Amino acid sequence: MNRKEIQEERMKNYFIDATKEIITGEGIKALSVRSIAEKAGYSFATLYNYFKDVKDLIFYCVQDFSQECRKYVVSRTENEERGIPKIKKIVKSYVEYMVQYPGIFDLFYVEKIATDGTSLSASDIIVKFIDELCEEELQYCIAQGTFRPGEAIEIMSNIRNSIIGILLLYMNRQHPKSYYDFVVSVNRQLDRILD
Amino acid sequence: MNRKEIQEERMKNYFIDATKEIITGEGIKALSVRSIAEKAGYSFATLYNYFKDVKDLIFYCVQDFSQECRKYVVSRTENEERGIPKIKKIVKSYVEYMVQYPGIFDLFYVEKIATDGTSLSASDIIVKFIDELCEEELQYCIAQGTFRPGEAIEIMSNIRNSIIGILLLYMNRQHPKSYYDFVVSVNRQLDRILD
DNA sequence: TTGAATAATTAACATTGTTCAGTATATTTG
DNA sequence: CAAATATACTGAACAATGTTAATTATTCAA
Repeated sequence: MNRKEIQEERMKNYFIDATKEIITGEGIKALSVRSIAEKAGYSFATLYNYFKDVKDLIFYCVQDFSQECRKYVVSRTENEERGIPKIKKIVKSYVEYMVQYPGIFDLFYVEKIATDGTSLSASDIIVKFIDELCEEELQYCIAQGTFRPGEAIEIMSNIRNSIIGILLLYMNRQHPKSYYDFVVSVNRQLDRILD
Repeated sequence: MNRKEIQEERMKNYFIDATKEIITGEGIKALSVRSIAEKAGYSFATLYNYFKDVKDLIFYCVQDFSQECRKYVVSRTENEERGIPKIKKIVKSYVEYMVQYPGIFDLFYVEKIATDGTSLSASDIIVKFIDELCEEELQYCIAQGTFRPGEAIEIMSNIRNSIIGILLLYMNRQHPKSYYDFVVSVNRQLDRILD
């Protein structure tokens, strides 16, 4: 029973790790049941013994990726001056991470996901992700009197929506054309919203 | 020569119209080379005599849809009080249209498009679309002294990014859960940005 | 009417996700 | 330890996708 669970967990992780490798490496367009299985060292049919379908598998990766992204953001921001500067830095780090791994951005926001039980929680994780990254610092701002509580919610909504929108246009529609212009644009938006 | 062009144009339109019908009707997931051809009354292979590939065909629809959306927005806003109220109403009408036809939203922002010559102009049309809808009214605001010119650009960027972001989360991630909450959220964002 | 050009279609291919029947492996039981 | 059973794994097969090539049907000029 316990042994079985350990083994099953291990097997799942083989497939999950393979999927993550492909997403971060070749990108989501290179992802297929067969490419995953090959990288994991099993037949594509074996995959279906551990996952309901490929979407089920893929959204195990969402949790892993959000953890990794969180770590990245924390490591990049822990020494930042608290308050608004830190919120800005958190968002910028988050954007950096997403630009670095477009496959993860696709997975989080672009890819269609089934609306059954499991994937609904995946949606929840995704939707609240940026908010959670900023949560602590936003509370700090409220405590400092920088924002009123109600105001903070609206500000966070504005940041979340704007950043997802600007990322979508950059990743999917090549706008702005250059990464430099994109970064400038992100900075301006953050300044406008937060200052 | 001239006759040929007319006929070719007609044939293209049969396929374009079929594609548009499917997108607005059954949605983008029902779209396939075969379903388009069937609705157009031809073989799927015939399609390739008139379009380079299916993406080429699909992005003929982008222009048509943006025109239709523009008409919708204009008809819904022509009697609105000028200035900020009209900008708000334009954006809300635009959002209404996109929610009504999720396939068009997908086409505009979500679907990956090839980055060759033709589709680059499609990207341009898409990216500037909301901005163009508001352009006239934004100029009016500047003329009235409501905004400074530089400020207007930033405001428009914020509106564009936020609206695309909030639409993406609603359409692809069911957030907020209900349409009512979604509308409330849109209104709040617009109030925050414009007031 | 016949010959050449053009248009349209059928057949086929390579991928995709998924299922199922069967085989190999592991575990339990006598 | 050997046999029976349960589990894990696999390849073949299916349906649907976009795309191409070869073939058939049609049109139009000489």
